[in-house]
Amino acid sequence: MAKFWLLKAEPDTRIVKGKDVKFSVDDFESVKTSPWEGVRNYEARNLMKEMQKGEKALFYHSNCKVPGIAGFAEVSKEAYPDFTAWDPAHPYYDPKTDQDDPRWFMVELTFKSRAQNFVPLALLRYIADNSTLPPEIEYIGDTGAKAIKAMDLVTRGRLSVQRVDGKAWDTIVQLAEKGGWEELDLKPKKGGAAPRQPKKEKVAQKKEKPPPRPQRKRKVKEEEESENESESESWEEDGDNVKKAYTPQKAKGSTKRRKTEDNSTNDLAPRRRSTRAKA
DNA sequence: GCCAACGTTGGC
DNA sequence: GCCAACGTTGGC
Repeated sequence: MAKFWLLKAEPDTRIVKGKDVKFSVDDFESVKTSPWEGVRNYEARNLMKEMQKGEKALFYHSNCKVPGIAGFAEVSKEAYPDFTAWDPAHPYYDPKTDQDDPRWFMVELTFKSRAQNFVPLALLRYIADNSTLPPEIEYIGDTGAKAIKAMDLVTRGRLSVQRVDGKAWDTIVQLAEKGGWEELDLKPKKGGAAPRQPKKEKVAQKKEKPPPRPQRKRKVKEEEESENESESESWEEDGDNVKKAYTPQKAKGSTKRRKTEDNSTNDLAPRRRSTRAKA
């Protein structure tokens, strides 16, 4: 059955290797269709491989003054190798992948519409952090609020391609259509749950005195890196049963570290930040 | 531009 | 295999 997605892009100018990686909803609207190149994160890549033509996606503005959902899109082409990874001049060049064994993939998305009301991340956080809905947005209901609260966008900000469940999708669509929160103060309140800790002077529980360690020398180059080849198995072989590539292990639990496991999570590439696409 | 969150690296 | 140093994302 059809799934829903969220993809991030950066609406503000940012120069990477001499090129501007900006891609705003305005850019998206004007080009209409864009390949989503530059994703250099295994988990995000695996999600893109799951995307089917016609499935819907939220277009999110990231790393900018007012982050939030700016528009709606649709998958117009399913995953295929991201050739920009082989272009040394490209901002997201990855020297470790070759054309015989594509590591990175992209999809194409087609712009559908702008959000009539831009849905700021701060609103979603507000909904997630408060147990009761203000009258202005009561229309999303408790189940809507609960769906927002469970969104990866809220619980784990850093993934640039995310799945969105149907209820959350409906709720975002509702918010974008109806608005109503412009009078609300979305800033997190001091007293309540304090998400951002002011920074303690040091935790220093447990061990009494950790001895200093020798400086760690970072390897700049890998010799030939065998690296995690596991990554390829999800693609190449198995002409049979596609799937099984990535098993989303409930990214929840504690604040503890997330399982990295084969190719599900990390970013190995020089790339920074979100998903991007270019005009 | 700061810095929290969180993922990765690699010495021990 | 623990865990401190390091690197990166991305909200603020």
